[in-house]
Amino acid sequence: MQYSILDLYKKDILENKTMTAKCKRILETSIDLFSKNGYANTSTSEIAKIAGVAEGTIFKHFGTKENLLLSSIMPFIFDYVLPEIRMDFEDVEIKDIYPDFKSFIHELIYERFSFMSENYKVAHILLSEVLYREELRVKIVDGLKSNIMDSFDKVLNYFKSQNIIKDVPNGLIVRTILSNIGGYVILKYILNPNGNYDDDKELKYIEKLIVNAFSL
Amino acid sequence: MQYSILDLYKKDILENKTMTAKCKRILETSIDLFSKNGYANTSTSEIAKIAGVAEGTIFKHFGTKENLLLSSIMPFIFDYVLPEIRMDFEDVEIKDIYPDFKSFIHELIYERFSFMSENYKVAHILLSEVLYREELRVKIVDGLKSNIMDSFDKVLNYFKSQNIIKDVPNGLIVRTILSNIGGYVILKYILNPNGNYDDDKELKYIEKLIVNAFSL
Amino acid sequence: MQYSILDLYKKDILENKTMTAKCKRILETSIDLFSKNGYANTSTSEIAKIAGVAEGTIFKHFGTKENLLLSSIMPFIFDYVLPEIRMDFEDVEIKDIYPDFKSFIHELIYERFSFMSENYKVAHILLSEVLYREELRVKIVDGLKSNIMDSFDKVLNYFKSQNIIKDVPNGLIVRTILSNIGGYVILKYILNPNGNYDDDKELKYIEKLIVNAFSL
Amino acid sequence: MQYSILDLYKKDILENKTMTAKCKRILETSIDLFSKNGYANTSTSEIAKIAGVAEGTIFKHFGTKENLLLSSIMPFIFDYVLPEIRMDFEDVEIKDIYPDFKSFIHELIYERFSFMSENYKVAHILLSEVLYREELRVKIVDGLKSNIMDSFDKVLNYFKSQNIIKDVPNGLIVRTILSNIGGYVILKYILNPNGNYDDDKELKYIEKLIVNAFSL
DNA sequence: CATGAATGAGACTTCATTCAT
DNA sequence: GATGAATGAAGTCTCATTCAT
Repeated sequence: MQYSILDLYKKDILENKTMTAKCKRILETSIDLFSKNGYANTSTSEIAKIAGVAEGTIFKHFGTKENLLLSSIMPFIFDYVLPEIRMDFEDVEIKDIYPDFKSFIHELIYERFSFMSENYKVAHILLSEVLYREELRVKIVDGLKSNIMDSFDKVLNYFKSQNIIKDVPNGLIVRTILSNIGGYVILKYILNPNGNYDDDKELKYIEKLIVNAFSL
Repeated sequence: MQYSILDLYKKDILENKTMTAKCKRILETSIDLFSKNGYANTSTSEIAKIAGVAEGTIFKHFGTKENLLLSSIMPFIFDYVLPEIRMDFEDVEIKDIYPDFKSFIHELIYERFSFMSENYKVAHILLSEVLYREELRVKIVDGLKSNIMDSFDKVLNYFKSQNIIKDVPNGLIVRTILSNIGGYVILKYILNPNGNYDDDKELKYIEKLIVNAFSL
Repeated sequence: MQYSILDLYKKDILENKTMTAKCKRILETSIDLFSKNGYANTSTSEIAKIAGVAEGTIFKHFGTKENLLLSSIMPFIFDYVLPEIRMDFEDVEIKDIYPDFKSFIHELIYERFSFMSENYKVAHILLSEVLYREELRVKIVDGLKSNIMDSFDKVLNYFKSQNIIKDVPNGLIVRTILSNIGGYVILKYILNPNGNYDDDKELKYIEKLIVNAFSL
Repeated sequence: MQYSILDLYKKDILENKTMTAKCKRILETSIDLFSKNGYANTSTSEIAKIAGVAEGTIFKHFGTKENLLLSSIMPFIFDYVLPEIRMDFEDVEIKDIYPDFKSFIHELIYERFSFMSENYKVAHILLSEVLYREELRVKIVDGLKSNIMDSFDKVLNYFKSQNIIKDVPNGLIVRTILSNIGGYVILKYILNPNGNYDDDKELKYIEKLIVNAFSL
């Protein structure tokens, strides 16, 4: 049986209960190769050979190479870009969870970064593909806007209302956070993967930068 | 006659004096299509058709598709990544040119951004290709390190010696600058090209962020 | 699955048990066309059309056109030029097998000629390609030297020791044999393929020539 | 002006009086490259580059690549294969010129061999092309038959009538001569060009072989 | 005469995809 | 479910040839 993208996603999330070993190997190999050489420079025959399956098996499971790509990055997108974030904060709750702006930024940065670190291969693929795939781009950008910005807005507006942070556009704050984490991740995992990095120190720099920049 | 990469670069810089009209059209079309659809998704026959030349003409001039890519991005690399930056500052000169840290950051940000804006198509291609091309990556990273960091070090160390900025690694400062400009450029030109942007306002935010972050 | 050259050779020898029908047709067609028009003047699309397969099939099996050529001629080379000749003659055995020089030459000429006759197409290809392919030439010449000359030397030296044949260089004897057989084969199969030939009569001439020339 | 094949031939023969320097360089380069790499593997652009002329110049002079090939080998064919041999021997004259069979064979072998040696490059090309070019083959074979065999017949029949040589087909005699010279030339110039050869010794072997074989 | 930019047909090759087993 | 032989469209690249200068 062929998996739909959503099936794939769900199956992955649900501990791959129904995914056969071969199917998993295909997916893992795809992520490896797409991440190392790029989607367009990876042939399905290469994936098959390295995954140790017949070429036909890939298509039995994923239908097309395109769908194999989506199956590789969808779980990441669902988890990272479009997570189901609780959006019904009350101000009082925000205060409990994030006693100050710094604690909010701290959690945000570490959470985002650790997710990226665990999935840097898929992130690599996604970055590459988003550059030329309108559909993907729109999906991501819209997802970010609706899913993430909404809950961000809640929190940031709360801090603004408490005169804790400056009255700058929320988008700018988010962009600044993502730019600096992204910059570090790209440097560490792509541009100079052989360097020595002290994540904690680097993230603290970023944290301080953000807090400094927007705190009142 | 076939152009070497360096010829190409020089010719491009020297206002394409010796480049035939067809050759120029090929290069322009390549940049357009590579930037729009990606190198791997652009066929030489498509380039030929749109440029209004025979496919053979492309190969007469550029030899291989690979070389066409390099010819498209080399001028950008030479100008942006590996410019000949004056490196023989005396402290007194730095003081004259950049009376304070802010003026240094200001010039830097505006200069880098305007260059990016003028060459966002090539930058798009370069970003995409650098993700999977070791050679290109190494060339860029090494170039940045040797050509740019050296002169940056001079200026930043001067500011540090004057107790004008904090004693943080110069690499961090540079990364912060590039991450934030890059984040904005990617948002504006790739992720959300239909949005309205007030460059001046955005760059001022970035400038303030940097100055705030590292000034003592 | 793609065959290595040695696989090809073995498979061919072992009655092509594992070679698919299409694969065999490709090989046969290649030999026909290479032999008729030359390697360089035969396109893979022509081979595909005549063999009744898709062009891709050729490359699935043989990888490159070059390898298709090698696969066409390798079995011949292994059998004709580099056969495993028993080399552990004792003088007494030689006497048994070849009671006189004539019987040796007789067997040699008929055996070589019949092999050539059965494989004149491949021989045609080989002759043509050896003219411009250093690697092939070296392989053949070295193979002839080491595999064939060694066992020839044994026998010829024996005849010399018995004062049966003249004391001329063995290389000269071998060259004379090959030149005269080759001359006849080229005349019959290439230069004047429409003539009427009485192989037996012609070979007897050659046999007598050789025996006459070198017998004491 | 474009040369016809015959013009070319004549011009060459007539000491290239009207052939421009460029034209000569083209022809020399062609022979070099055709002989080294084969006609099909030599591009006109390569010839042009090495000869130091523009590609167009080749076609101005020779029209097509095919004609360039013919212009390269035609003089050789005219001189070697189709020479104007005097055919009006009287028996008494033969006796004067060739007092015995050996002197006839001697002159023949040395004359043919020296011609081959001087023109081994063209001979290489001719051998290669004759393998797949019907027209060329027919021209050569017919030429040999009519021009050469006729005069050979005269001489050989004379020797037969005098009971000097055996009554074997003249074709066999000629083939034997050519095979053995050809075998040596191919060995020396193509198969093992790095070997040391004593032409005189080798030719004497061949001479003795022929004389022995056919003398009564 | 000579040039060399330009051509376009056709070469070799790759690869996602299908399907009989 | 798994296989892998087979496909054919499309890709990159070569090259003999033309023609305006």
